[in-house]
Amino acid sequence: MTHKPFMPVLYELVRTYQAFESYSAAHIRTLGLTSSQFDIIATLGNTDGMSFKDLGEKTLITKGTLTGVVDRLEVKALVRRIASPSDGRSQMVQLTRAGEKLFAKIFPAHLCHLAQVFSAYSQKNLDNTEAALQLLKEAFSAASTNLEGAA
Amino acid sequence: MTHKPFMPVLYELVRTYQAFESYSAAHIRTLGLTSSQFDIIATLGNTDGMSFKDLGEKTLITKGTLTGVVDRLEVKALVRRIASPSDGRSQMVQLTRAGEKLFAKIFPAHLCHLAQVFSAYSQKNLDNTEAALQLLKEAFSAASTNLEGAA
DNA sequence: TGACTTTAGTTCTAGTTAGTACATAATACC
DNA sequence: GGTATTATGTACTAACTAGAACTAAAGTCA
Repeated sequence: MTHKPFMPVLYELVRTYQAFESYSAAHIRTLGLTSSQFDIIATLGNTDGMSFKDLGEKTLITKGTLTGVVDRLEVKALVRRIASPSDGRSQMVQLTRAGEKLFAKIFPAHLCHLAQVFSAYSQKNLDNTEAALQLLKEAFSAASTNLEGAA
Repeated sequence: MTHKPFMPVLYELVRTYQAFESYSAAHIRTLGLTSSQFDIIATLGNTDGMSFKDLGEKTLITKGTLTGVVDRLEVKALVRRIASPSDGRSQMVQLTRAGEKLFAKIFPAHLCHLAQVFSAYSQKNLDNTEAALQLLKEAFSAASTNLEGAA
C-alpha cells in the first residue's frame, strides 16, 4: 500500500478548518473575547444555564480546560457559577445580565460575519458539503471504536 | 436574515476536524510526540532541511510557536539548527540521524493508522470530499480578502 | 554611502489544550 | 447501613497557540 489517495482529503480538512478558525477568531477578538469564551457565551445564550458537564459536551471543551475558561468569564462578570439544587457535585453556569447583553449584541454580529462566507453557496451545495463532512466524521468515529475493541 | 442554513456545515466542519485531531493525536502520543512535533518531523523527512519560514508555511505553525516546538525537538536530538549559508538572518532546520530514523519508523505507521479510516471510501468519494473542502476553504479565503479590501 | 524599510527568528504574554491526579458527592451493591 | 464504584468539578503539568514587541540582517533607493 504505497499509494495514499486519502492524504489530500486530510490536508484539505486541516487547511479548511484553520481557514475557518482564523476567519472566525479574528472577528471574535475584535469583540473582546477568545473563540472558547465566545463558544461558551453562545451556548449559554437563551438558556437558564447548564452544568459543566453539559457545557463541555456541547462545546467539546474538556472539563479541565472548561474550569479555566469559565474562571476568566467569571472575572469579566459575564457568567456566574451556582450550585446545582439536585446534585451536590454539580455546578450550574449561567449568563449574568451583562453576559446576556453581550450575547444579544455579538451573536447576531458574528452570524452575519460568517454568512458572508457562504454568499455564493446554494442550498444544494451546503447540503452536499454537510453530508461529506458527516460521512468523514463517522469514519473517524468508526475507526476509533475499532481501536477500542482491539484493545 | 433569521435563517442560517450554513450553520450545520460549520458545525460538521468543527466536529470532523476534532474527530480527526483526536484520532490522529492519540496515535502520535503513543509514539512519544505531539501533533506539532510529528508535523515537523514529517515535513522535514526526505529533505535536506529548510528554513523556519518555509517550515512555518508548510505546517501552518506561526513563527513564534515554531521556535518553541523546534527547541523541544532539538532537546530530544531529533532536529538541529544550522545557519543559512546565504542569509545571515535565516536558520535551517534539519533532521539529525536519530530524527531520520524516527521518521522512517513512525511515518509509515501513522499513514497506516490513518488508512484505516478510509477503508470504506471509494476514489470518487474521496474526490468529492476533497472538492467540497477545497471550495469551502476558498470561500473563507475570499471572505478574508474582502475584509482586507474594506479595511 | 547612509537612511528607510522589510524580513527572519526570538522573546514575552495571555490564553487554550489534553491528560492526570485529586476531593467530594452520589449511586450501587451486598 | 456500609462499602465499592462512578461521576463532577478542580488543581497541576507540559505543550501549543496567536499576537505583539524586539533584534539583527538584508534589501532599497536616493
